[in-house]
Formats: sequence, structure tokens, C-alpha cells
Amino acid sequence: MIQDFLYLKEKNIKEVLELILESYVVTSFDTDFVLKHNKFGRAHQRLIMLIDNNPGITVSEVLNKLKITKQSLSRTLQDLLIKKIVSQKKGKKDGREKLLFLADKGNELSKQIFDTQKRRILYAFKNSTPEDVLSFKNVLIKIIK
Amino acid sequence: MIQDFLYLKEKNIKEVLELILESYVVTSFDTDFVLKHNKFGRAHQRLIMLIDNNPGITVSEVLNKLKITKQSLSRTLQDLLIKKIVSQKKGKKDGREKLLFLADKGNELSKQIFDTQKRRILYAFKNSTPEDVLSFKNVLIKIIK
DNA sequence: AATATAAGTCAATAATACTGACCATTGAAA
DNA sequence: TTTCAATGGTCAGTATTATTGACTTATATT
Repeated sequence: MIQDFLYLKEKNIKEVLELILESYVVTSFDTDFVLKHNKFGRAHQRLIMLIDNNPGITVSEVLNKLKITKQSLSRTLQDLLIKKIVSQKKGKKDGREKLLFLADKGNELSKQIFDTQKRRILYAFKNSTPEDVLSFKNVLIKIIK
Repeated sequence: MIQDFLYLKEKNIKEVLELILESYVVTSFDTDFVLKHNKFGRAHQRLIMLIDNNPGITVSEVLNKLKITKQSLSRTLQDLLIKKIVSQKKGKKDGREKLLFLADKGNELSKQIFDTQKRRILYAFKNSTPEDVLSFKNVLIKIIK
């Protein structure tokens, strides 16, 4: 047992908040060269990743995850639709929804982006135990909930 | 032993990248009301947090952590200096450096901001074991390195 | 003395986000 | 079936945060 619940102390929580920021900064920074080469920005990258990980995701689900306005998403999404990175299908259950998917070019670009990030995560995972990684992910999931 | 190293598979790594993004989004979103009330933005919050966690941090260290340009940092930092949230001291060892500290008002504001975030992290930690939290933090540190 | 580093500044611009006001379509409930 | 809510879209204006590039000043290092 770790003594005295140090991990619940303010200092530790503040450190974790900083680590969350820094992990986002570095994983985002990794992608900049590929994005710039393709004339996209970080907003495009975030959207591409969400659609890649969640094929068929709806616009409102994206808005909930990114916590931005639909007007802001709209610009980014239009860019990706026009350049055939993303495609849309009408929802089957609910015809109001538009389901988002990566088009062929989107899958390629997503792979390029991912290749710039995976080394960093693999390094961390290979220098941890499988149990560490599992704990890591589970705690992260609880933070988001 | 977790079978077949599933945690090193692309799908898992992509999920983790999404979780890193989402954890940053939610912990950032938590602070919006307090920030708006104080007429500051997220750039100010990031800087306040870094200085709170790392008293005496230099400008170039901030630039390295946030991966932004000094021109971008400058505006945010000026806002905080003018409003007496942050104070500066000349470096002792190296007189070129300016060391950043929270002023009294900065400590107050940082506490207000932190209060909007800590419930979320405490919830996650209290629903995890101390060992999980330790693993979580260690993996996060390795990702940043 | 020459060079490098840390920080600051001015100016122009780009990327991403916001608010507010609307409209159209579709689904659900009275 | 008529209302009401939900989903998505759009136009316009503005705010925030970031960039590039060109300098300057002060201090440290060689």
C-alpha cells in the first residue's frame, strides 16, 4: 500500500494536469510536419483522428468530444469533404444524422499522421509493463467520464 | 501476462492518442467559466498552471513545454504581468534569464482554476488503486519524454 | 573582441474559435 | 396530424491564439 494517499494530494493532481497538457502538446506537435505538407492544421488532425477511430461518428458526437461549436467544426469539416478526405452518409436509424467516414485519401493521410505519433507511444509502452499500460488507459478513461 | 501484446497494436495506440486529446479537452473545458469570469483565456490558464507547478521557470522553458513561439507567449505573459498575476525575477546564475513566479493574485486565481479541475481527477483516482495511479503517471511521463 | 544565448519588440498574417441569428429536415410526442 | 425537439447547416462579425520575419538589448561564453 502506498503510504498516506500521497497520490490524492493537490501537488500530485496538479502534476497530472500538467502531464495531460504536455502529452497533448507533444503528440500534437509530432504531426505538424505532415500536416503542413498537406496544408492542414491541428483542427483537421483532431477531426481525422476522431473519424478514423470512430467510423460513422455523427456531427454532434464530434462536437461533444471536442467541445467546440458547430460553426467551428463546419469550416474544418468542409475542408476535409472538399478534398475527399472525409465522406458522409445519411443515418439509417435517424435520417437527420450525418455519419462521417474517412474516404480512401483520408485513410492514407490518417496513416501518415499516425506514423508520426506511434513511435512515441510505443516507446512509452515498451518501457512499461502490460499492466502499467492497462492501468494507464483505465485511469485516462475515468478522467474523461 | 496479457496475451499477444494487444496493447502494442495500432488500434490500442490510436485509442490512447484519442484519450490524450479528450483528457486535455475536458480538463481544459472545466476551467472555462472561471477563466471567462476573470477575462482570461486558455493560453493564460496554461501559463498560470506551468508557473504554479514550476515556480521560477524561465521563458525558454515555457516555450519548450508549450511549443509555441516567444511572440505568442509574450502577449499572454504581458497580460498576466500587467494584472499582477505573475511576477518576474532576474536569474541569479544567468542574468539573462527571467524567472517567472505567481504573485499573490496569481496564487488565488490558480487555486480557483484548480478547484474546477480537481474533482474530475479525484473521481478518477478514487476509483482506481494507488498502483493504477502510479502506473498512469509513469506512462504519461514516458510519453512526454 | 567576437559570438551565442535569452529575452523582448514591432508588424503583418493565419488558424481556430466564438456569438448570434437564422433555415431546413426529420423524428417524437401531444 | 399538428406541434415541438433534435440534428445539421449557413452567414456574418469578432475574439483568441498562433505564426513568420526582422530587429534590438543584455548577458554569457569562447
